[in-house]
Amino acid sequence: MDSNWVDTSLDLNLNPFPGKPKKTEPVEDLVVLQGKELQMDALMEEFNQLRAENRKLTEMLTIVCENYTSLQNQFMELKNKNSENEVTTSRKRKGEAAPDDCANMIGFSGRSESSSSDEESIKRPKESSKSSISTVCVRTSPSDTSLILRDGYQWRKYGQKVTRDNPSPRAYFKCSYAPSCPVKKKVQKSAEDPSILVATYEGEHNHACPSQAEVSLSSTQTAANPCRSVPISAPVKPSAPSVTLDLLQPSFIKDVKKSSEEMDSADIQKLLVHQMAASLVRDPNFTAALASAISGGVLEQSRIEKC
DNA sequence: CGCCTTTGACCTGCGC
DNA sequence: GCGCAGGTCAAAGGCG
Repeated sequence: MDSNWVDTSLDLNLNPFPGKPKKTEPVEDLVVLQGKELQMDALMEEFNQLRAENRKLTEMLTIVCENYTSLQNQFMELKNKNSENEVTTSRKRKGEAAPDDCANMIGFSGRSESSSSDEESIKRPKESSKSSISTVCVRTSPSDTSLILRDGYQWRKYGQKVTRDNPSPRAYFKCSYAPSCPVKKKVQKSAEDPSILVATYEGEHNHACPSQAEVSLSSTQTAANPCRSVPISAPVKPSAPSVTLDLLQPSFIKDVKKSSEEMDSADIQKLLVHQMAASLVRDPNFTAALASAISGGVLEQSRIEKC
């Protein structure tokens, strides 16, 4: 990612009036000249302040980048460990009760056929032979009965069923963004904690992920907080050059999972802000947009003062 | 009009 | 073969 960084530091040492030659002022205009010198001093002071601000921002960006890199490294280590464990656990599954329950956690098990708390995927050989099955647990309001989980894709509900081991119904969704997309999703509330939605994804999307904005506009689903749900790792990234909060990042999911286990709500909020900032900073489009916005503002201000 | 949700009926796999 | 339970289909109706 390092190669994609846009240098966001602005050269605020620039001369705001570059092509303007200094005229020799007549002696009778001395008062006017002094006034202009005062104006120049004020401008220089303002530029110095902006430069200091810019330096602070650059330092903050550096810290954010370092944090992101370390988080990513931690995730990769964890992922490697998990993949080793899954090889051993998936062999001894048949006939066992589901060992894991998502009731007390938020997280996911990606690309694994040993999905936790999903016994039907174990029962049926047809399903277990599918390319990828992953499970996501999302904390929602217990009063929310919509069973709708916003994860950046468009889904069409094609069925709902009450299962034996869970009083809350299970909803069946198909990806409706692309007609040929084979991905299916099952969403059901946890039997032990109704505030947790358990979503099981089957298959992989064969299309780009529609942007969150598109989804929130086009979907007729309930208007919910876009951060309410935590999606699984998406196989296909959006290709449009828009600035998006990349909440699909593995490190984000990992931290949200961790946060629900050991942090209070204030810490979770801090973490969310941190992760969002890191996602924005990682996006070259955002940094470029930020740089142009700041420089545009400076030029605009100097133009106003010129007039 | 198109897309969505709802919901009862039907299909399919598994255990006995 | 039968019953059960999960999964899917498709008609009906709602909504923008």
